[in-house]
Amino acid sequence: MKAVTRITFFDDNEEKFFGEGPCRLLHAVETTGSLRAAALSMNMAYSKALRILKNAEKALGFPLTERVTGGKNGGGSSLTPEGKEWLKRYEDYRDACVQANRRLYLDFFPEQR
Amino acid sequence: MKAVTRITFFDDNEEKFFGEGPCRLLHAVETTGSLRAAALSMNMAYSKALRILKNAEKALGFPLTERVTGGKNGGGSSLTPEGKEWLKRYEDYRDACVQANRRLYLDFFPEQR
DNA sequence: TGCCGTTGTATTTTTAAAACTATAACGAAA
DNA sequence: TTTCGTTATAGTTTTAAAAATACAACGGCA
Repeated sequence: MKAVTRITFFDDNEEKFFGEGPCRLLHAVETTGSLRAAALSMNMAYSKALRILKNAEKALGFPLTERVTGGKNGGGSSLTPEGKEWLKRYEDYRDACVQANRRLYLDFFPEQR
Repeated sequence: MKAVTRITFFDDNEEKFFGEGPCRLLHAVETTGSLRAAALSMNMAYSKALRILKNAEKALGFPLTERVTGGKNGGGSSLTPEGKEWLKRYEDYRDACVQANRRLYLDFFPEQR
């Protein structure tokens, strides 16, 4: 038995716009340089990946990725500086929460090892 | 914008067995005295409510509810002492996590009011 | 100009979860 | 022994999310 903490960000319309899925997607974009390749690498439909990004960027008010279409290799996607910053902040906060909750778990459920 | 913390309990097979849904269901059983009425009150199918309870009870290894069938008023359901104890512990832990994460939020996102 | 692999958009199809339906079993009490 | 409203189970239907598909647009480059 174990307790799992999930952190989700909601916009002002109570719609969720960021969590583990978008986080992993951004990392995949960072390593592949392409939104399509990123989606493929996590077995996600491209249309879903694009929707996730548009949704998050709209809620945040700034672009997480720069997506260029056409050109040398057909184009590609990369993280904007604000995107990298947001991603780091999200992960730092999430990690802090997970760690804090793990400590609390030991307090409330001491018998579970 | 706001960050929401969700706590979910998983069994040894990585299957989730307890969270906010089951928690609310137990409260509804407590107040209605019937699993059917509890499910109705939260617009949940009875079959789903029963599945949730069976699933959780199997993972925990003890009954959360005593469900009696037949009898004076057709029967009914109530929380077992262990059920009440588990419910309280879950809620105390969840509340502690939420509170801790709210504090952390102020640290990591100070500009968001 | 034609080619390439991407982004972007729209639509259809698939899938899994949820909801619904029907029915049996139960047991106290009248 | 009949009635009642519940628990319990199985099967069907509905629904919404996810996935898949198709195709246009883009813009360096040979």
